[in-house]
Amino acid sequence: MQKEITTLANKVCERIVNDIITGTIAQGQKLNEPELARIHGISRGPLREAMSRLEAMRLITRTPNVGARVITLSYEELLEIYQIRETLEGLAAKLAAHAMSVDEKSNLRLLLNSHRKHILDTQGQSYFQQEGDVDFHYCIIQGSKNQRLIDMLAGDLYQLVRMYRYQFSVSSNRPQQALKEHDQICSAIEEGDADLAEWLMKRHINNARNNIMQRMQTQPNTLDGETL
Amino acid sequence: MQKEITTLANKVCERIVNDIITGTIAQGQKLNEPELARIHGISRGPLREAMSRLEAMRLITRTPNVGARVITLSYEELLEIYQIRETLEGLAAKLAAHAMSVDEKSNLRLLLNSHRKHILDTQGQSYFQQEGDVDFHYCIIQGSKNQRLIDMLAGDLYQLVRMYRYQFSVSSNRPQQALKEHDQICSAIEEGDADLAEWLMKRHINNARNNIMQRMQTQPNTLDGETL
DNA sequence: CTCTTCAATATTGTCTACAATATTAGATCA
DNA sequence: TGATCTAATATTGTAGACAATATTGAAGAG
Repeated sequence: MQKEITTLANKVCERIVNDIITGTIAQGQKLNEPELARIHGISRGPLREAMSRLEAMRLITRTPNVGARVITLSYEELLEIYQIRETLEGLAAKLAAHAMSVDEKSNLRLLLNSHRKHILDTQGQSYFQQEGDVDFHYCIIQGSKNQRLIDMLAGDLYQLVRMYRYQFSVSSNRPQQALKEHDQICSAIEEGDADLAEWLMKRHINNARNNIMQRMQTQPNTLDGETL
Repeated sequence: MQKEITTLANKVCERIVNDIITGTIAQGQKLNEPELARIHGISRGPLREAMSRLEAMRLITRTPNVGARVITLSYEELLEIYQIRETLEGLAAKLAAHAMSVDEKSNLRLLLNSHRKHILDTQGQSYFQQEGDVDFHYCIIQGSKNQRLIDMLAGDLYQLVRMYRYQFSVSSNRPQQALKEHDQICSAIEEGDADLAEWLMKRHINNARNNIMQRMQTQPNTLDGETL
């Protein structure tokens, strides 16, 4: 077992990413470099490198000589993200139908079965369903074997999706339906029906988007955030 | 006219990006921090920030305590990129059909007409056609009005596309055909036919990919690059 | 009382120096 | 001769100090 070799900037970056996603650092908040450096016990050099990555992930925005602020989530941007997810994950599903190995496909099925059991046991308890959803999609993304696609989806975009889930409480209120859709996608992938897998995945994410849009209209308060 | 406010890291980053794309800094080459800093007349601090961005753009890869190397382009990765471009630019075209203003649409048409003239004048001289191609696609991407999509395509992916074009000489040898396809896409956007625009754009990029694949098989030497 | 100006403060950008790690070259031994 | 270990060198990672810019707040003019 080799020791995880990494750098201070890396570790602190991960910690800050987590703080932003979970809301420990609030939306729109100004990031003070000396303060952050002190909190994490490092100097400003590595901290600034970490911030460069946060900027690349679009979790913060930087203005020269002014500073960095955490992004502010908006309804519009959430829709933008879902539009992109729809096409990219559709592609991922299509590729996965051909690229996934037999083992990977059976693992996907096992994952799905464990989700089903969880939902039955917990009567659709939302938190696990959410993480399970992430797992399922993550699995297919990996299965696409397109490294750049994997990086795009799993690297940056999913951090944003997680952030929205944490802070907008966009928990799925349709676990059974989502599970059924996952089931269909899984079957299409198992059968190697790439086009069907793509179509089902696109519809699945589109359904999720519609679900969110509907909830947003009935409970728009969850979208307020801090207006600076 | 306000003066462009920027930082050393920014400027140097742009210069290095250009050097990598044009091949001034070769593929797979090790980037020596003190040397690079000296060349650009800055210290290692800002340089490392610039390198963080290069890493985020995936133009270089970094290993902790070892250093950074310029990426090595490969046939497989080019295909990966074109797969992603196909879906994402298809989406961009679809969105643009609805989101572009009347002015933007007429600008797109003007751009196309100037390209046509250029091709006729120069008998399909390749360099301008390439840049023109970039302009056309760039215009539609902007027209999608999906900021995240714009950043993904125009920000990182197109740098890679440019890099391949510079270093693999994947100049289009079918300017007339490409122009015709652009024409069709433009018409669909003008008419607000989103689905057709998407379909045409996907086919257009797919054609380009097939063209590249074919050339690669007949002239595989252009793909050698340096093998370390 | 409000707006402007300007100095004091705070924050970001940059540089230099030092510490930790990796690479290289040479010496030793089989 | 070839391999392996070790010391010398080079390179990356980190820290702290300084410079440049922005922000803040108080003083003064209208």
